[in-house]
Amino acid sequence: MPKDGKKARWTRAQKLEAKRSGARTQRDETGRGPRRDRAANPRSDRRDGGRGGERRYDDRRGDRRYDDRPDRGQDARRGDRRYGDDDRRNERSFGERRGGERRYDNDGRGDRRYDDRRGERRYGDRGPRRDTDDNGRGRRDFGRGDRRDDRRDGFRRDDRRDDRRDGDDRRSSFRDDRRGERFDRGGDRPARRSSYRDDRRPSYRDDRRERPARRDFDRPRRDDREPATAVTATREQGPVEPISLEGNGFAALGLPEVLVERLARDGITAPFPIQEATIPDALEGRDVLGRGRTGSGKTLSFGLPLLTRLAKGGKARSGQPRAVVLVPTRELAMQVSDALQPLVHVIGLRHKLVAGGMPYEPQLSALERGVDVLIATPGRLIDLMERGAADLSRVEIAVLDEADHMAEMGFLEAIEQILDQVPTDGQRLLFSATLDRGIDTVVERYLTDPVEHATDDGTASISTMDHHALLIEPRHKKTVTAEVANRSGRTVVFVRTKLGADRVAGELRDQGVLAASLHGGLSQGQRNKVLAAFKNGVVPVLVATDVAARGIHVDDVGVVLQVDPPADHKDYLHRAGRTARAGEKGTVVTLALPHQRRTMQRLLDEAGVDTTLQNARPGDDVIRAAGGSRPDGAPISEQDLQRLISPPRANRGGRSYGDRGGRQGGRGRYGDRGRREGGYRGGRDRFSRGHSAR
DNA sequence: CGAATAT
Repeated sequence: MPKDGKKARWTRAQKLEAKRSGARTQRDETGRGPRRDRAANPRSDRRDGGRGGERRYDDRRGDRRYDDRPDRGQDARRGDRRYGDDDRRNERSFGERRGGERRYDNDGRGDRRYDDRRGERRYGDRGPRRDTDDNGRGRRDFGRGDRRDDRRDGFRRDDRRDDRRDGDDRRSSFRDDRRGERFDRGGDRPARRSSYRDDRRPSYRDDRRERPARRDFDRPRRDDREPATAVTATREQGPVEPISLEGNGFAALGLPEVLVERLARDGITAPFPIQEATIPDALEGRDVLGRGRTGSGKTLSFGLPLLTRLAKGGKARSGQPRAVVLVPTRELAMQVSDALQPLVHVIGLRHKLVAGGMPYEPQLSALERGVDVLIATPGRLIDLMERGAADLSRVEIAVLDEADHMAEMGFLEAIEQILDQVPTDGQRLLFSATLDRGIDTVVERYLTDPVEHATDDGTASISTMDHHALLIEPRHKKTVTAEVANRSGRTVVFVRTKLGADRVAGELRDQGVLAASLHGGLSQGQRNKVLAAFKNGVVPVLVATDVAARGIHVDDVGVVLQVDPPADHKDYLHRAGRTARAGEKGTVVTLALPHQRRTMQRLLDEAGVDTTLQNARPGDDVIRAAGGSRPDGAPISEQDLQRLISPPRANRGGRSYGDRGGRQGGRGRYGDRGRREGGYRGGRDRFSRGHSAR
C-alpha cells in the first residue's frame, strides 16, 4: 500500500506482532492500550460511582474484548481506573491541547507513529497521504490512459467533499487542496461569519464564485455530489421572500425562528410525529430515547434541539466540542452533517464531520479552531481523542444515532470508550427505528431519567410497502436477482458479505444490468463515487452490504431486494426502510433458499410483516409485479462501470478538471442499460430540496 | 457469523 511510507499504517510486521501478542502483551506495548484506561475525565468516574449497573458490566466486559488486554482488562475502567486516571491525566494535560509531542504514547508503536506524523502533518504535507488515503485501493481497477484522471478526480473529490461538508461548503478542487491549509482556514472564516446571513443573501458564496475560473466547472459537479449538494443548492437559490411562520408546526414546538425559517425555506413546515414527540423534551434538556420509523425524520429530531440548546450559550473551545453525534457509518455521518449544515450555519455554530477514510488535516484543524458539534464515526473519533486532538470533557450533548446498533457487540466498546469521556451531567439523545431492550446497558450506564418516545410501532413503517418473500431454487438465484433488479427506477440490493456484494454486482452487470457495489471494503473515494452515482441516477442498482442498511437516504428507491436474508428482524426493517421513505410507497423483495425457509418466515413474523413465503422462479408474476423483467442488455464490464461513475459528469455541461484530456465517460453508451423502460432519469432536481433529513 | 468503525 503506501509506497511512500508516509501514511501512518501498520507495517505487516507490526500487524503480525500485534496479532500475535494481542492477548498477552502489555497494553503499553501495543500502543493502543492507553486509551482504554485513559479515562482522563474525572467526571466519568462519577458516573461509575453513581450507577449501580457497573458490576454487571465488569462481568460482561470480561467476555468482550477486554480480555485482549488482561493486564488491566476489566479493572481498568473501574476502580483501577482511578489510578490510571491520575498519571494519565497529567500526561494528557501536558500534550493534549497544544498538539505538542505526545507524552504517554511514546511507548506504543501505533501512537508513536502518530506522534511523528503529527508533527509533520500539522504543518503541511498533505498530498501524499491523501493520495493513499482516499484512493489507494480503488485505483488498481482503473485502466491506463484515463486512469490517472480517474484517480485524481477521486481524491480530489474526496477532499472537496470533506472540506465542503464541514461547514463551509468550499468547493475546492484538488488544486485548492494543494494550496493547503491556507485555503482551508480561509474557507472557514466565512462559514463562521455567515451564520445569520447566508439565507438572506448568497453572501460569501459570491466571493467564492468570483474566484477565477473555478465556477463553471464547479457547477455541474455539485449536482452529483448528493446531500451537501442538496443543501447548498438550496441556499444558492437565494434571494428570498420572507417566510410566514404562521401555523408552522416547528415554531409551535418552541424552536428558534431562524431554524424554523430555514426549514420552511426547504418546505419543511410540518413536523413528523417523532419530531413532535421528542423535540420538546429534548429542548428541556432531558435525556431522550426516540423511536420513529425509518425515514421519519430522526435527524431533525435530535438535530434541532441540539442546535437550539447549544446556541443558547457557550462557545466552543479549541479541541473541545460541545456536542457529539455518533453514527455507525461514514455515509450516514456525511448525511447527518449535510442535513444539519444549513441549520448549524444559520444559528451561528460550527460543526465538523469526523470519520475515517478522509484526510486528517481538515478534521484536526477544525477541532483546533473549535467546533460546537462533532458528527463522528466512533473509530476516527477515538483516534482523534488519542491524538489529543479531541477532548470530550466539555461535551454538553451526546447523541447516538442508530443507537441500538451502536449498542451491539462490535460497536459497544468504542461507544463506551467515547461516552466515558463525556461529562455525566450532559444530555443524551438516543435514536433509532428499532430501539429495543438491547440498549438497556447503555441507557443504564449513561442516561439519567430518560423519556422514551416511540411514535410508530416498529411495524408501522412497513405498511406502506409491499413485501414479497420468494422461495427460490439455488440455481435460479442469479436470474431472479437480475429480473427483479432490471426495472426502471432505483433498486437497492442487499447481500450479506462484501465479497457477495462485488459478486452479485458483477453478475448483474454480466446480465446487462447496470449495478455497482457498495461496502466497507472499498476505499472511501470509491464509496463516495458509487453512492453519488446511485443517487444521481447514473447507476440505478446498488448492491450493498449492511453498510447501507441504516439511515442512508436516497430518494425514490422503488425496490429493496434482499438477495441474502437479513440477519435479524431489525435488519429487515432497516433494509426495507431504504424504500418507502417519508410516506412514499415501495416494494421489498426477499429471496430465500429452501434451507432458509423457516428462518425466513420467523424473520417476517418478528418484523411484523404479514407475508408468507411463496415459491417463485424466473419470469414469475411476482417479479413483474415488482416492476422487474428479464434483462436483455449486453454485459457491462467493470471498466465500463468505472468510467460511468468515475470522474466524468462531463456531459452535464462543462468539463471538470479530471476530464481534461481524459476520457469522456458519460452515460451515452451504457446509460440506458439495465432498465427496460429506458429513460430512467437521475432526477437530480429532487436532491436540491434538502429532504435528506426527513 | 459478518459487517461496521481505524491506521
